[in-house]
Amino acid sequence: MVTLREVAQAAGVSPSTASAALRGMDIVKPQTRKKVTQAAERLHYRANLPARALRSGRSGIFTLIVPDLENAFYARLANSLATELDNRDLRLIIQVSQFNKDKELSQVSELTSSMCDGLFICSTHNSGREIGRVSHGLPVLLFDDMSTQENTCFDSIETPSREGIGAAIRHLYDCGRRRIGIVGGFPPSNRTPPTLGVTLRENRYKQALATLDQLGLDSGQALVPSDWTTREGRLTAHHLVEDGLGFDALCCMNDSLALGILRGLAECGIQVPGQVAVTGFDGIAPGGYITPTLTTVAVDFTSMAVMAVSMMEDQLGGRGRQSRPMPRRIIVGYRLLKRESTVGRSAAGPDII
Amino acid sequence: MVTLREVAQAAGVSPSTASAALRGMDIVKPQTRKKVTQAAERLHYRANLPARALRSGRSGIFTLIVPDLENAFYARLANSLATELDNRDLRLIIQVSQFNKDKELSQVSELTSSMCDGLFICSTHNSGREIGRVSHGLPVLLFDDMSTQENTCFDSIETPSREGIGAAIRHLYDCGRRRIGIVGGFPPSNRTPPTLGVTLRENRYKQALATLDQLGLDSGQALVPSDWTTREGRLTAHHLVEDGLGFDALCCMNDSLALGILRGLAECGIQVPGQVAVTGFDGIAPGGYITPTLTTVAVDFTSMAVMAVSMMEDQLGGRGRQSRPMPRRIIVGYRLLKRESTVGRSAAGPDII
DNA sequence: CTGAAAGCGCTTACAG
DNA sequence: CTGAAAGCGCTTACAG
Repeated sequence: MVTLREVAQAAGVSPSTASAALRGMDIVKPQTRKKVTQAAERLHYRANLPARALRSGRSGIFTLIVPDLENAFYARLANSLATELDNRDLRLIIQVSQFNKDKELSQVSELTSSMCDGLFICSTHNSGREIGRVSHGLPVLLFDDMSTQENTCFDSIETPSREGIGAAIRHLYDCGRRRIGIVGGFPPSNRTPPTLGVTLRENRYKQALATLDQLGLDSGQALVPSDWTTREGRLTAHHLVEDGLGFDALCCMNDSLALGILRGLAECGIQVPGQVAVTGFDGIAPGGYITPTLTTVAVDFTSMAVMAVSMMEDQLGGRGRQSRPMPRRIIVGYRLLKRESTVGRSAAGPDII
Repeated sequence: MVTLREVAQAAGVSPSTASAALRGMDIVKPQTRKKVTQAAERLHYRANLPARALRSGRSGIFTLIVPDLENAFYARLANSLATELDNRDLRLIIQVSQFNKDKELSQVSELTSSMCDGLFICSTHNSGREIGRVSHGLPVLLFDDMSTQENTCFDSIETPSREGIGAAIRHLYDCGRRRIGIVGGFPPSNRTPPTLGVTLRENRYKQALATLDQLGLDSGQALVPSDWTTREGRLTAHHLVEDGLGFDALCCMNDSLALGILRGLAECGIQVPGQVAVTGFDGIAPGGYITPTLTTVAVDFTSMAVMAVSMMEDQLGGRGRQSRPMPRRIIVGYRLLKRESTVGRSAAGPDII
């Protein structure tokens, strides 16, 4: 293994200078830097990261905690985040919390700040406050913070729940639908314990009801309880059909759920969008190739990742300066993808992932 | 931050002893160990990982390189691997190579052995040999090694291409199909550069042809070139239909491709399995909830991850002992999931992820 | 079984 | 702008 000392020797400078040169500090004379970088290249020098991390307190490694990588939403987010960090020469450790509240907390509390410079987390059951209790001052960025919005204590990036759900429902209205069910609203079904905490579910649901009200539609009978999973969505569809399916549209609170609804409706022989139109939320890949393709609120994952990394770097830069700046909440953009599950085959153009 | 020195002081022992006690070395007297662990707990001690890694040469962090986490196959594998490592208190950095040969190599060569104890890689374009040239002695485990099988130079874990494809085709035969197309066989289509290297595609294709021959079916006209992606699968289906669809079954070389085939056939109004039966390979989640559900060779991802970690630990343990043990190749198990795309609604029971 | 000493490879003040 | 010295927090021989 080649060490910095050897590079310095080969370049005829001290280790301190070599170190500064390789890190691109601008106090180093251009000519000196060149000597050093050439020596480093010639010797195939690679910095020893643990040594650097020990001395500097920065490892260049971040952690993302997600409940399940097999879930396309989290996989897409992880993909974008890993790629964005990679662009900046940073690395991402991914941990899977399996929708388990205690596991989330223990994973957070076992992150030593020395190995990991910051935490990105999609918490399913813990508020920012609860996470803050075990994060020991580590920089944290939340995706869809489960706190009530008034007292969030970390920076967060949120999916456009309000705008997106509103757009989906107005689209259903424009398609002529008047009996719109809100699938996966709050409170949850009592079939299984919900995989997600209250806040996000409540947020989207409230907005859905408000939009129905604005449009002069009945919101009193709109709630269709369901957990936000494909498995539950399928069961929910069966229950709906058994109960007579009093809806001509189903606005699902996320895509996983919507995919299960579509499957369940197909099993029951219900035509989509003929008898019922269906919308989702997230914009995960399968919605683009199942039949019928799924109309959905597609979240801008790329800018989600870009903003996340940039907010994290702000936290790192400003650490210890003042007391603590106000936590920021940023809402990402979206596009309403109008596909077959609302407008049918003829109107929806070819559209695939 | 609490250091080992403080724990040692609180427990009334030396740092060396405290270190040994906390790492569970059995040379430490039980009574001493107890004093130390209690002190560590009381002070909320967390070992500084970079310091440990610097001294010991082990970080407890591994890296997985996959081409795309949004692809359900790689997401599923990453999920299993991260979870299995987590069980052993190890961590996983995930890097995304975007199906790019050069990016794969540069990511490998930039792994400093000091920060990462070993590499798991799903290489799409590089053989084990090519990876070996830039891995600088780092332990490596390949998933579906792209080398020709004779001269692999790392341990590898392989999907059950031969057995699985054989089972899928025999199943199609049992369903009465006699004109079976092999979709995604080698050589590739010339529409786009293939996302995957030759070896895996060739492996599965050869086995498909061999099975057709065994069954006395025509293998000469069986090849349907297509890249192994959903997008390409859809286009391939359109081409097939335009050309008159001379098949009553399509055996797809992986699920992503099969999902695209199903979508394309649906767009063309072709009944599955009525006019054509379709099979996939991998067992990713969407195949369980699309309509029709996809008959597929479901790989045992969990044991894939368990074996991967255990083989990696063998490499770590045996490093530097003898010259180099023979690289091992292990083939994981599978189950043939018989679903609607071959047996239709009536025969396939309810089956969802 | 335990402790004192050395040192892993860097970066960080600080002196010049 | 550069270099000599110190030290980040551990673990590893080694002596007892």
